[in-house]
Amino acid sequence: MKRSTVKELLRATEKDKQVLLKGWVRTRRGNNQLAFIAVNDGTIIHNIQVVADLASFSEEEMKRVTTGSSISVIGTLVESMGKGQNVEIQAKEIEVLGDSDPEVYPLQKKGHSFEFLREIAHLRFRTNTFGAVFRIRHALAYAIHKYYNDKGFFYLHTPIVTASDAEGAGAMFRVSTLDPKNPPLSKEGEVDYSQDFFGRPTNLTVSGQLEGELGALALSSIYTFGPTFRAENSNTPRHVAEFWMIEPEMAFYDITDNMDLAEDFLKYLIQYTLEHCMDDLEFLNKMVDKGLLERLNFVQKQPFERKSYTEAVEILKKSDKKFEFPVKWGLDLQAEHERYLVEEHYKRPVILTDYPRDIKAFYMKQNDDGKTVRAMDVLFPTIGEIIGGSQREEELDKLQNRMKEMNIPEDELWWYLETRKFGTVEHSGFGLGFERLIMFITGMSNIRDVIPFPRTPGHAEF
RNA sequence: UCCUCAGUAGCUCAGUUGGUUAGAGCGGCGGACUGUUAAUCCGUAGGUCGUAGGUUCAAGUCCUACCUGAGGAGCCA
Repeated sequence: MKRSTVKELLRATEKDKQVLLKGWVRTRRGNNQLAFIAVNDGTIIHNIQVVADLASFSEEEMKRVTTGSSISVIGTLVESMGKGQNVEIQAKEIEVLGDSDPEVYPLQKKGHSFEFLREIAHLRFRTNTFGAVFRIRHALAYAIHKYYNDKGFFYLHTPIVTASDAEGAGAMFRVSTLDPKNPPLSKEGEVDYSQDFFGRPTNLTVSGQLEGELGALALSSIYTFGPTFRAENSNTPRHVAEFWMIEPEMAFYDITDNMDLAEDFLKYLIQYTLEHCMDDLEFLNKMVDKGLLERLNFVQKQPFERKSYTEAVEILKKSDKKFEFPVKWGLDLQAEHERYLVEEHYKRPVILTDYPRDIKAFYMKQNDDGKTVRAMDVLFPTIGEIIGGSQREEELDKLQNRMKEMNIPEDELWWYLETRKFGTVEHSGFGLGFERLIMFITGMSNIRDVIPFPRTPGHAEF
C-alpha cells in the first residue's frame, strides 16, 4: 500500500478507506480500552488522530508507542466520533519503526521556551512552531524564484569566496588553507598570501552586489539568492553571522523603478504566504504573535509612504517624542527614529530616499546637490530596515572620485570600473535579508529562530 | 564590543529581613478510568541551587571574578 501523508489524509474526500500512515507520535491519551495517538509527519501543521482499540493490540507493542517514537499505521480513515477533529484513523495494525525513550526524549507535550529549543536545534523541527516557520521559509524561497522568473530576471550565482573586501559591508571571515601554526612569511615578516590557495587573501562574501551589477549590465535583470557572511561581533535578535540575502540588480532602472520593484516584490511575497501557508500563519497568529495576520494584511494593502531623508529629519525634529539619540541632518537615523516614522507617524511601511552621501556606500548614484545619494531604505514595522538599495553611480569619473575620497583602492575593483568604461548605463538594485523577511512574515522575534542552524558568535554546534 | 537583567529538578518557575531535612506545576514512572483533545484522578522517583573564591556561628539568599543565556545599543540585512 502506498503511504499517505497527514496532509493528504486530512484533506481526503473519500472516507472508509484503507490507508497507510507513517509519522512521529506527538501525544498519546486514552483510557483502559482505547488509545488516542496524535501523529504528525511534518507535511502540515495538524496532527491526525489514530485510534487503537487496546484489546486488539499486544501490550508490549503499545508500550513502545511513546512521545517522539516513529510509527507505521494501517487502518481505516473514518469520520471522527469525537469532537476536535473531522477524521481519524481506526488502526488495524501499528508497527513501531523507531523507539523514543520517554525518560530522555527532551520534547514534551507542553510548550518549551525558544531558548531551550535552540539548544536542541536538531529536534526543534518536530515542534509546531518550528514546523510552521520552516515550511513558510521554504514557501518564501520558492516564491522569490517564481516572482523573478515570471518577471524575466535571471538567477545569477555570485561567488561565496571573494578576494575583494572593498564594499565595506562588515568584517569578513578569512578563507585560507595555510597552516595557522606555521604560515609562510614574507621578508617583512607578514603572512605571505601569495602562497595561499588562491594566491591572494580571500574571504567569505558579504554581498553579491558588485558581481550582480556585472551580470545586470549584460543580462538586463538578474537576482542573487544565497548565503552571505559577516564576522561582526553582533549579539542581537536581528543579527547572525551567516544569513541569506536576495539581491536583484536591474539595468535601465532608476531609483523610482527600484522602489516600485521593492514594494511590489514585498507585497507579492506576503500575498503568496497568505495564499499558500494559511494553516501555519493561523497557528503563529494564535501562539506567537496575536497581531500577525492583521499586520500582514495591512502591509499588503497599504501603499508604502515614500519620503526623502531630509523630510524625515524634519518630521522627527517637529515631533514631541523624546529620542535618546539626536536628530540632525547628516547623522544616520537610529532604530528609534525609524520605528517612530513607521509605527507612530505614518503607521505604514516607509521608503526613505536621498540620504547624505557621507553615511552611504561609495557606489551609490550622486545627486546634483552634491550632498545626497540616490539611496533607498524600506522600513517595516517591528523589524525596521528590511531592504536597503540604491541607484548605482554609472558615471566613471564620479565613481572614481568617490572611491578616492573614501580610500577604496581602484586596482582591487578594476573589473567593476570597466563596466562604467564600456557601455555604461543607468542601473539600480537592492538587498533583502531573507531571515528578516521571515521574521516579519512569521512574527518570530529572534532571527536565531527562523534559520535552521543559526551561526552567532560562539555558536556553530549543529 | 558596551549597558541591563537572569542562571534553583528533564522543562517552566517560586523560595520572605541570611536561620532546621530546598518547593510547585508540567513531563517521566506505577496505578485507576468505556471517545480522549495541553484528558482527568491517585501514588512515586528526581536537585553538588551556573563555576570558583570570599564575608558570616550560619549562604539558594550578601560580596568579587569568570562562564552561559536573554533584552537594549552599536554595526548592519
